[in-house]
Amino acid sequence: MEDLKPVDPPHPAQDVTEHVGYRLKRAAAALRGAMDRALRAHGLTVPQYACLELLDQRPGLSNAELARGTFVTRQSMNVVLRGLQDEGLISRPATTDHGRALPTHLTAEGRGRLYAARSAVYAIERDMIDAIPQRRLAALLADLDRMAAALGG
Amino acid sequence: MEDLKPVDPPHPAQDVTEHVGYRLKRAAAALRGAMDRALRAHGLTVPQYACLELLDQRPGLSNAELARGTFVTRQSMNVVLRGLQDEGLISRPATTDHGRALPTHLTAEGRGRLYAARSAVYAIERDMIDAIPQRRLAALLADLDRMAAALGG
DNA sequence: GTCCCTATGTCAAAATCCTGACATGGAAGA
DNA sequence: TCTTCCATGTCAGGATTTTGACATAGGGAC
Repeated sequence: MEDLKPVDPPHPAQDVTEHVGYRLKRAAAALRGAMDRALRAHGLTVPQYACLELLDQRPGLSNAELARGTFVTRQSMNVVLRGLQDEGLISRPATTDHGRALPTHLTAEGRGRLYAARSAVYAIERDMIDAIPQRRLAALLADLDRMAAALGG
Repeated sequence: MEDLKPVDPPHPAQDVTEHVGYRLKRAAAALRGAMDRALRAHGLTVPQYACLELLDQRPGLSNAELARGTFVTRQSMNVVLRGLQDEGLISRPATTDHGRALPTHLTAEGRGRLYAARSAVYAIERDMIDAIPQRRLAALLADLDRMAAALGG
């Protein structure tokens, strides 16, 4: 009874846990957990850190742009920005002379918090990279991009 | 001021969006979004689908086992199971003669819903796999596992 | 100029998920 | 046997995220 499958799996696999999607989810979950633990010591959540990192390298991004860059909705990013603003880590003008997008910038304190937390996050990335054959890293990054693009990411 | 970096990135990259973690997150977010859209037509959420898929191949799993298998907490899986039970897609005994773990099983209706939704999800997996060179699939899966293991996943 | 379309910011409500906590059942060791 | 420890199911509370909706600002077609 169990070997009767209404549809064939995309590639030979007896178990869901063998599927690409499952592996991808497991790796992402492990990364999220590791970052959660590491960032807690710095008083930051993962979305907050992602937001600060993005703002450090692309100052002046708007709420909607940050949301797209961190793969959350505008509404979610809005509450993240409020939290960061309440802590004095970012600054955002109340109005603008052109358009509706409000450019966001890191404060000196925000930059300091980011740099302190960054070393912990980079250590995690180092662990991930060291876990795989170094010659396959470029191909892995390219494949992840291709899969995301194929799914409309 | 901006080119002073307190710590060196784990691998040469000028932008956060080049990092492994960012790519992994993007791919996972794209997968999650595609599955959300596909499963909505079948009246299922991603955690619900993952739960049904796991139960189809490993009948009798407990709440805690399902939680570990889908990378959520026991509490979250508990509400997922209640929802599935309210819809009549799974069955769970109220008591057990040995231990506290309550073995969960799919109902006939649950199996039907799963099989209907499965084809949509498998089409997404097919798109992902077709997006990358076929000869690299095995290495990709292995690398994802190694990274997850290195992070304690 | 006017209409239409898109993008942005924001509000409100609900759903989802997690942290913290507690009681119970079983296994292992003193 | 008794004690200790771990795993499980569950409750309560809060935090996070999403869905749906609305008003506003700008660009382009006509």
